Amino acid sequence: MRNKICNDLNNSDIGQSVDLCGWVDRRRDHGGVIFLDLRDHSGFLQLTFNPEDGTDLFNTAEKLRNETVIFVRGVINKRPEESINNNISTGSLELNVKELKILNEVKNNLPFPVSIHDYENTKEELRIKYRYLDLRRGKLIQNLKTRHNILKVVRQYLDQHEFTEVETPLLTKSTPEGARDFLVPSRISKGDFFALPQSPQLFKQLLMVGGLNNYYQIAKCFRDEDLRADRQPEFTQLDMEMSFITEEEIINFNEQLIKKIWKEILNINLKEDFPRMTWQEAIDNYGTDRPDTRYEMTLKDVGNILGNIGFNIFTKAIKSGGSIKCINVKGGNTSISNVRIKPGGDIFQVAQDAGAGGLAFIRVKDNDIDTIGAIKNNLDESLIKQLLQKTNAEEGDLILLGAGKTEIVNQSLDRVRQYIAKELHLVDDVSANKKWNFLWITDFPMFAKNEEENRLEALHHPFCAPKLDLNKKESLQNDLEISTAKAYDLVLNGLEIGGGSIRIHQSELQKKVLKTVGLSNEEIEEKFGFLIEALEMGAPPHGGIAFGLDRIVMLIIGADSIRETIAFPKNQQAKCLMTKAPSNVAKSQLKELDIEITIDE
RNA sequence: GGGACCGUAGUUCAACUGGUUAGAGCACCGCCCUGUCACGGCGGAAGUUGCGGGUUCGAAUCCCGUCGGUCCCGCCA
Repeated sequence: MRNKICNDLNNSDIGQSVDLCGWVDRRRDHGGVIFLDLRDHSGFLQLTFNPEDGTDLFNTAEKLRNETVIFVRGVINKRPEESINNNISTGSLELNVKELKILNEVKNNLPFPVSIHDYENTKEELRIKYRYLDLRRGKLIQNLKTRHNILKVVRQYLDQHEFTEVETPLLTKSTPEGARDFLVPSRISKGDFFALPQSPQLFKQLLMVGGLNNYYQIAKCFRDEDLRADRQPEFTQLDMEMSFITEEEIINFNEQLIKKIWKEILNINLKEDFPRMTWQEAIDNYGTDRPDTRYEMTLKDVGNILGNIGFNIFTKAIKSGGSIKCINVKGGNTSISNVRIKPGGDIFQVAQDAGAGGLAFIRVKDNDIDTIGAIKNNLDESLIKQLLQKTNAEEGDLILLGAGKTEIVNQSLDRVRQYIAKELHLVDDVSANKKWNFLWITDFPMFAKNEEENRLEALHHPFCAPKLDLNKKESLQNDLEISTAKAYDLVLNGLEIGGGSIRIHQSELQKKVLKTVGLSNEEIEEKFGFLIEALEMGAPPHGGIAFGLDRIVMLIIGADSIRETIAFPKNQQAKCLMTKAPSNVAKSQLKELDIEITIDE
């Protein structure tokens, strides 16, 4: 249909007749001559229409509107020196159109302007509903191409290392534990349901049992949970599994992969080894298992300094087994007012929303401190000195303290820390010197207590191997419950972008772990019998990792939401605004499945 | 399930502590314009202020409800 695309044109085409196709981006009708920017997937070219080239041609050109789809044939001219447009790559050329065909008309008043020149902040609701128009604006196409390029690097790298890409089922078995499943009814087995996979976890393990050795998949995963800017109901994991492999080997291998991606896509050389931090260190120093290490303000435990000063809230916190911790806001004395940290203030509110009862503060001034009387009256010079030393606080700093149950103190100070970092612009995401703070978190606990249900839950998932000496069988059960796992997460700038573990490859241990999270023998048999059985038939030691591809793309392109990385995303209500899915189905369809809707209309 | 913010022309926004006929840019329609490139000039059409109710002499504005959207908490092994 065409023999050129806009961006391919250069001075060697001057005088040549070319055929082009595309959309009308903008038009400038001077009455006697019409200028029109043609846009195709590659770029722009100015078209000129002259009355001398024919009345029909000119009349048709006058009718063209933005986004009309056209074919043009004409001669490439060099533009007059004074009318060269340096903003586009073909700015020194133009096409003198001799033949024009309208390939498709366009209706009046599109939902929003498409031309990037008219770009305005368009409501995301409209952008998603008319995704094809938003795509045509180009930015999203660029994002999809970046995504494609990342996958290209991944596929090439993994292929070189003899990984095999394998597709695992999308219609699979519902699992207890973990996220809610999306269910798919079976017509042939009436009353039974498939579940869409939350991840290919068990299948990839079984591929290892099958001797595949190195597996990967660009895997669609489904979780029926509430959405966030970085969470969609269907998302993509870069999923990997390896046999006869250690934690150390997996971490090193994947660090190389990540470095390769950053090098190929962003031309950034990440030379240093990614830092590592145990889960406990992360919790102690940052209050979270995905610390943002781009700024300091770490949490300090000051329980032994302030626990006995007679301030009731502090005393109670320590006596009931809790903590007193704090962060030091450098220069906070001037940058943060008392209004913000006292009840009703925004920072106070952040702490309270995270469950904290309150937020105490100490301002450091002239080697003295400024705080509420109940604290100050009970602090002697030695304690103040210890406190300043512990927090590295100096004149002009602001120390914010939380006291109470350790988990609550950690969570609230973590949120306050992040909030203040944002408010004080401690990270600059638009800077050319953007920081890429990768961090491995290791030694996760195997289990965490579910307070509401008073039972243990797997912190990662119940297939992670514990760091235990399995020869000491007598204390296995007790040791197991307090054991750490051979599990690791990769964190980037405070976001979890991947995680994995060495898996359990012995059936007995797997059964013990499933029992520990509260499953009965019958449930284990029914839900995971196939896995246990496979582990009895010569399962090799194995482990792997999965990365959140959408998040990685989001971070690389500098977007605020993974929706910017997905061609047709769903909104926060997990609905597709374009197709209006999910939607009703015909009664006959339900009847065939023996399913009845009982909701009152 | 909960909290916060938002909803005005096709679109992006405006409209003061409630005040008289809800404005502007772009897009659209008509006329003019031969070197523009965010072309320009003149004119025009375009609104159930998401929807329903309430307060008031008077509501885009205040209150209640509802629908839709975004962000967050819970949730997401």
